[in-house]
Amino acid sequence: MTARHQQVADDLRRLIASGTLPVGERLAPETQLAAHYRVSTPTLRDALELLRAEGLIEKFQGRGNYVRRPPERLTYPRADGTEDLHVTVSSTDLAATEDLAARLRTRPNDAVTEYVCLSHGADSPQSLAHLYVPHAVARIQAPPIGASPWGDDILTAAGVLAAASTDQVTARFPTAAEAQSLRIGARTPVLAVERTIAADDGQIVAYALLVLPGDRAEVAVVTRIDKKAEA
Amino acid sequence: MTARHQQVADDLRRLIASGTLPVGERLAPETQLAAHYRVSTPTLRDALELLRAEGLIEKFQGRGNYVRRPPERLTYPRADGTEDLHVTVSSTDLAATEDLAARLRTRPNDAVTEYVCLSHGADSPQSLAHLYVPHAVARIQAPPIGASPWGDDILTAAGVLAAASTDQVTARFPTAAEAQSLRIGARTPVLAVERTIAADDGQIVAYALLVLPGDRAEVAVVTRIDKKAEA
DNA sequence: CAGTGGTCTAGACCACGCG
DNA sequence: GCGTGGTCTAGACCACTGT
Repeated sequence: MTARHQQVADDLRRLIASGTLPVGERLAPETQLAAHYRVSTPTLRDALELLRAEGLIEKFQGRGNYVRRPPERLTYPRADGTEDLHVTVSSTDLAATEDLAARLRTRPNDAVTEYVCLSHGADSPQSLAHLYVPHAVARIQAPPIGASPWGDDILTAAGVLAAASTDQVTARFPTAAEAQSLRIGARTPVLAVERTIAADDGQIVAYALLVLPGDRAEVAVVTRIDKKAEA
Repeated sequence: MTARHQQVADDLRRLIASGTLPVGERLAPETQLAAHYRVSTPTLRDALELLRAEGLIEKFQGRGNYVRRPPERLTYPRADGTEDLHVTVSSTDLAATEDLAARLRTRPNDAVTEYVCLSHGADSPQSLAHLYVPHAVARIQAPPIGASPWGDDILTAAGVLAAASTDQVTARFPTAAEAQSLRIGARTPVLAVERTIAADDGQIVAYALLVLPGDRAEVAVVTRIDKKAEA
């Protein structure tokens, strides 16, 4: 009663775990795999889709499926310096959409700078961050290089005083643009982190949308519990 | 160049947003929808899959697809009392597997109590939590009722002193068992939170695995930033 | 029972990557 | 050019739901 594509995925997973299919190895073409498992191509693709979401394989259009190296999981926040990430930052000025204005607590059409940070790990993109700062708060055009994947240092460079940030984390599918930037499939779940950054007085100074591929990133949160007796 | 199933999803999304398809309304059968949009049934299912991952529709085997009420997003942590959740807790004793023992920093086969907390919202399951407490730390058989969806109060009831917890949040697909418990599709992304709970002395006192449906839950994290100048 | 979604088949055509 | 994955078609069969 287990679904057909699950059985196929289980078998391939076993082959990868046992080392029969070593890291970096190219899998047989999908048509051959389908023939081998006696399933149709859509069914085989469903199986590969699962493995991809687990970060076990990687697909390349026109080249084939490859066994991924055990994913170097990126953790957010706290890169801790151990990370070897190459971060590309670009900035644009734009007028706030209704949606964006609501999040920044400004008015639509107010001028805002958008920073797009794309971080690359050893061989694949690791995170995509969109940071929005109203001109009324700060305005720097040339973003620093060698920066944090989350755009933190952009704020520091701009002299923005951040006192608290609120993160809302959800799981969803990437948009077409996100999938392309991160080089993931449209069906690989992503962690979406919506971060609102406030100043001391509660004023919202920036809004950020971070998208992390579910197969190679995780969010780490440490909470210290104060002794408090609650009923 | 937009994919066919994307176009269909866009149109349906528009119909829902505009109120043409009101909340609670049943959609036309998939075969009819497929005929209407001139697509095959698998393609139409891909479209519905997207809407389901967004929490816009709900599927029921043998009944049809229904427009969901604007999802009452569950936030973790901090239920804040506003939530009206019905929580079912069950407990079992078991011997730690190798994997579980590693997380609890105990040895395999050590006795552990497993608590399974399933919380229900207005009309659908909202969260699934597995909490593991070694017998060496505490042992209560009858869990309290009307409890927190995360099992927090089980720890309090057991007299466990928790000082800090570390959460690792990832996005992935549910296992078959998780999908069934939460009444979601196998292709609806979930937030998986792995929580390690430590005592004052750093000893690990419990391990929890929380699974939240991506279409109706989110993780909220508030960080206060201390003034610290880092290069 | 009839109607519905869940899953699968066995192809087809296109776009991309590489030689 | 050729081989690859990306997407889609037009069905089929089964399991589940409600009457």
